[in-house]
Amino acid sequence: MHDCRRPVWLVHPEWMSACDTCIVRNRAICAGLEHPEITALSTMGRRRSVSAGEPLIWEDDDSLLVANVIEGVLKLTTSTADGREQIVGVAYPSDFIGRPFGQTSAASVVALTDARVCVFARNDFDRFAREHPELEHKLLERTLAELDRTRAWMMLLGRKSAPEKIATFLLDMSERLADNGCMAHIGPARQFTLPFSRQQVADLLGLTIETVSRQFTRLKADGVVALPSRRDVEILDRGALEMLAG
Amino acid sequence: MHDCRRPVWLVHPEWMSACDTCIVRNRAICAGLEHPEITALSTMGRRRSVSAGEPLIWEDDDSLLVANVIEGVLKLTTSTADGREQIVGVAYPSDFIGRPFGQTSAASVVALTDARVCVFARNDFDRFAREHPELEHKLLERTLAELDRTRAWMMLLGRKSAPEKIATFLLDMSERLADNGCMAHIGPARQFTLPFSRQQVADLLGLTIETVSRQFTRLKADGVVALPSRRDVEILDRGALEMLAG
DNA sequence: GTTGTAGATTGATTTCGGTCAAGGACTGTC
DNA sequence: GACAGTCCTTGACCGAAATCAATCTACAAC
Repeated sequence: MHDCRRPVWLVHPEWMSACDTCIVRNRAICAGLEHPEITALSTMGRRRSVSAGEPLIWEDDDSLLVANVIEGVLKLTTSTADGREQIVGVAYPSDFIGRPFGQTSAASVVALTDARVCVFARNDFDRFAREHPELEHKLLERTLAELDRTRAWMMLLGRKSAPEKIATFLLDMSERLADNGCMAHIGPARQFTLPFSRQQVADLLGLTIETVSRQFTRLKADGVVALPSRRDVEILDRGALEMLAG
Repeated sequence: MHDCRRPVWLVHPEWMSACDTCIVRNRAICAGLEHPEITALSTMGRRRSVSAGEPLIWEDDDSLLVANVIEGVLKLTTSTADGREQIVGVAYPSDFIGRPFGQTSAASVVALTDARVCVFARNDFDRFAREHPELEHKLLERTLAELDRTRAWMMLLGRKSAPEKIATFLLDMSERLADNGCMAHIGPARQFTLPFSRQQVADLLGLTIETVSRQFTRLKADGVVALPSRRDVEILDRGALEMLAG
């Protein structure tokens, strides 16, 4: 079931049946595209499943495709020659993936969970976008928002300590993984399931897996969070987390 | 004298006299705007000088203005409550500053050198942009390119060691500060003047001023660079720098 | 049940870069 | 020239996080 809070702006026909009210409403609000145009774009797209751990795009690939996330979570990463990895972005449902108007993609894209995406040939998409200013406008707004998020993350990577990084990460996750019902806007989640392994959290925060583990253990010991299983988090003391986040 | 290699896509009338061939050529290539449209936009803009160290936008300001850099270099920074600072972007001539279509700007903007910018009221700019798809398209391309650069920098902040950070920084500077004649495309600069103090280099790389200083001293001792003055750098062994950059 | 395995935790140790502190080198003013 | 101020460098020391090295846990296959 997709998350209806997110604006649906590039829709695959199959979505139409999923939650009609949602789609129709969001199409009007967010995409600014009339129905025939949506259909035109949708027919160019190919729906694809990506299972957890499977790559969708390789770093330095000729950037031949772009995609829209329908379901699941994917990571964008860059790596050094000697194998160090940094997660530079995370794509959630309705997020856009890939690099239009460019030659190569700077990041690899790998699914963190089983995911479904709607894939477009980059050339087709570029052409379609240039002919539909409303679509480009939406893409611009989203790219600007992503740039803001990325810059906030630079502060975390460059200037925050390990405890601050972990606290910030958990608060961020609790906002982005809030699992609300269709159309409902309620606050950040108190408990959620991480789409990341410990190693991936480390790659996101610029830490090692051991440091991540130790910080989690510490938060648990201090009663700030509960960790019912490897991937599950329950926030017990949000105030404490906010203090720690710096 | 502005740097004519960069595409000039938002031009103030005064530029017209600076390097007519350049402007005309770049206008045609890059902006996709016809002359009357450029004039319309230009009349909305107000030219402003910002001296080194002077702020242009404050973090968390209501984002009331956007701007185009005419001359000089500016830094975009975010800060924590306790005063730690991270430079999250650097704006060079022809770069765009500010956050269209958003409520607040996430970063402060401060001039690193004496600078001249062309300032637009955000509302005016937003309206104008929405009416000129070609302008939005250019803005989208630039924002995507900036996002790529920012993500590459995340790898540096999260995963590189101090020597790697410094080497990467110097190579990056040598590319961006290449001072070529009008229209000429020659390679990266062998010597250049940094627009940053040591503290600012530290804020850019997520290091302390002492570590930056020590790494510079080391590169000098190893004969990789010469440092004729505080702000001047001459690259003696580019290969060594590239090895060190990781 | 046993075994195997990938992921996570924990502990011991090291190291890189931060912190603290002192001194040096430009720059400008008088 | 003396001085003041700012920025930079250098040294001594410390500490947070990385590294190295065992386990431990959850879970799947048999």
